Amino acid sequence: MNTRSSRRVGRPRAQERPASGLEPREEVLAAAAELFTTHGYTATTTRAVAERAGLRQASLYHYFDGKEAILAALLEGTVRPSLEVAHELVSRTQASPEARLWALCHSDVALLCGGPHNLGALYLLPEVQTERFAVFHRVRVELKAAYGELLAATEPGAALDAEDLALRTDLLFGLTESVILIRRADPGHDPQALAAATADAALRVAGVPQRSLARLRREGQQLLAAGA
Amino acid sequence: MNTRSSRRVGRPRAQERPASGLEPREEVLAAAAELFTTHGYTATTTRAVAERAGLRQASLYHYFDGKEAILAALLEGTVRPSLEVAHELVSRTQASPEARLWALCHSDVALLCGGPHNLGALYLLPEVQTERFAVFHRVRVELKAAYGELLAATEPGAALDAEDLALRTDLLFGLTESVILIRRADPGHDPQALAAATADAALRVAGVPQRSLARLRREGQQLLAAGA
DNA sequence: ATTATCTATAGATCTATAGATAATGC
DNA sequence: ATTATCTATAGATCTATAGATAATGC
Repeated sequence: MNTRSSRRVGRPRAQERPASGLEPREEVLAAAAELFTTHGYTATTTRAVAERAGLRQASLYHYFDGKEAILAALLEGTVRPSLEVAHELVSRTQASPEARLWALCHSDVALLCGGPHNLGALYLLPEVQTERFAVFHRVRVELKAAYGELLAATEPGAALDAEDLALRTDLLFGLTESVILIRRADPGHDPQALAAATADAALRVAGVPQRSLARLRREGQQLLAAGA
Repeated sequence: MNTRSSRRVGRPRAQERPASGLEPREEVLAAAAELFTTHGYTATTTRAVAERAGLRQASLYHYFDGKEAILAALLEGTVRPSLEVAHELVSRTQASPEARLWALCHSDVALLCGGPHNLGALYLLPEVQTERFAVFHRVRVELKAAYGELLAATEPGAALDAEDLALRTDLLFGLTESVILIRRADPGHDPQALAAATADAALRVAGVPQRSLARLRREGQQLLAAGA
């Protein structure tokens, strides 16, 4: 019992460990999340990450192969949950595609704006464009494909040709991701309110008529409540 | 006559000057634009910028006070033209606010996607968050305010309370800026087509009914054609 | 004399590695 | 013996400055 206090293997730390209660690896990720999202990847030194996590720069290498591995771990962790929700919603074909699209958008925005740091801002980092993070990009493309699939199944979406559909999907996905910029410019937003407003806007972009919005929003909320 | 060839003051360059025909200062900005937008600010070295501009690293300091000054010059140059168009459109009160909003969005997207580099991607750089670039941020806030003003004057916008209006403005502005992400992920888009599609989507987000869209788009296009 | 450039470099980092150390586990 | 940490540092940059240089201008 008492896994917390003092029964720790290894040389003691030079500084006391932070009071967050996180495991060291998680503590490093949290520190990196904050610094990478606010100052950027290259501009954040491994020393700064280590300091904030309560250990020495060299000790990071006990938990990660290098600086890139820290960023890779953060990226993976952010986009995976979104994709799982997306797959879930795509498969629930008994509900209307419009309501599922509302729910998907709401869920993504809530994930992007819910956490303590603006983790979505990691997507914006130019360094992430590199081949090194191809896995992350593939997952992201899959997520966008889910938006496209739901949109194509909506009534207005079914009327579009392939090109217009792709363009509309880009705009829909872009709208969702723009909450990253909104949150960055103004961190005060209530995540739930922003998520609902963005999901409404997404249906408008999709071409859903005004008069159906309130009903679809209710359906979408039920889907989210029902989803595991 | 013949301002081009050989009549140049100063020590000759080690490398030949690039064939772009740009003045050295502009050449440096173009090089920095490309590198900052693709690799990021901190990850781009002054040496890389200089090399691409055809001169030595130290020679940059003849044209700019430092690396930050290069980024500042790029930022100013990007957002100014947008703001001028915005002021123009806000003042043209004989046209409908809906059509003016369409035109503003179209113009911004065209500016963001028209140039040779994805200059909007500079807005995404975390380093730009710094106080150092406060001037840029103020201009950007003004631009967003123009969106808000036009939205408030639309028929659906007039029905919103202040809070909803602010939220809707954020989403509208976010939608417009999301073309930066769209262009980055897929540089192939035709700027004009993307601009029109985004402006349409903006009116949808604003709450304009489907049946008015085609007419407003025509009005908006006329505004753009008429604008100096 | 003025200008645009160059070469050289000081000083400040920054990442990753080598190897020591101080705990606990057995 | 194993583990988590530490200290120290090699090697590689990177920015900005000092000061020289090779043109043109007058």
